[in-house]
Amino acid sequence: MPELPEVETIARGLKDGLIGKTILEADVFWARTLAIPTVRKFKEQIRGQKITGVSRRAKYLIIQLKNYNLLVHLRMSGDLLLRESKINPNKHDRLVLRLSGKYDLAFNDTRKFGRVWFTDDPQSILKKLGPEPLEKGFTADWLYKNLQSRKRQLKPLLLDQTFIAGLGNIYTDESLNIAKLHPLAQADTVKPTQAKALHQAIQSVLKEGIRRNGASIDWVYRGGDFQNHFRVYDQEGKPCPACGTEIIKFTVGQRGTHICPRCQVLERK
DNA sequence: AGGGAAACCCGAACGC
DNA sequence: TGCGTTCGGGTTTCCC
Repeated sequence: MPELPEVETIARGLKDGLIGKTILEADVFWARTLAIPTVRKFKEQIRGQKITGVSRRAKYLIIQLKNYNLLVHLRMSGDLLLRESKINPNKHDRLVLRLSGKYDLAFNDTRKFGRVWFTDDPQSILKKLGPEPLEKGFTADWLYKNLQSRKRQLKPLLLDQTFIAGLGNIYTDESLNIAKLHPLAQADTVKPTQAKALHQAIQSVLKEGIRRNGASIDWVYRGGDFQNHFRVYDQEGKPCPACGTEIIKFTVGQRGTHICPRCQVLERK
């Protein structure tokens, strides 16, 4: 794993470093990072904008400007770095915002999967998202009712950000294992007690992920520790922590899927 | 509406 | 050693 460079990550105070600063200039090194019509217009419009707030919705980071919003999705390998101003970009820098003061905000993204939206109407992008799994609206009762109305396979549904916003592949596999549910179970066959277990599992897995600063898989997401505590994800052939049965891996909706075949049984109707 | 597949990416890991 | 292939993550788009 690479050593932590001279950066501030989100968790280490990006917010404090951004609010109140003015964007002097935007350097675009990979235009497809930006979900905007033209780079020229973007640079023109963002110049002189003051950063008024930093927040989050689902997997989007929201950098509020005076008249616009920047929505940042890091996807797989993206990173936001606040670092001392310098002339030359780092390897894999896709967008660098030159700020007032002595820092730049760099969007660095090895795999070019991440995206940045620049818009005066963030709701046009955010309104379709499902509830935050750690907030009030997401209850066991809500989950049961909404599973009841769907016929989809459980795992693809949980990964659907318009259903619940925030679960990715790792967290979904871990949650289903804790709740002892099969990823291919049809959503409307989940019973109230199972929905309650799933609700509990989702919240505990996400909280643990946050507590451990996320998972560092491959060489990305530096600093996380959750990868050392997976129950099933990437544990093919290893014993299930609950019953010792070997974890198996297969594909669901084009995604690598890991289960304990003993704890997570697909009930056929 | 649901499901499958392809596309977007590239560094690491693997096979030969 | 080198070279080719496969993999995987999140999301959108397209097609059945």
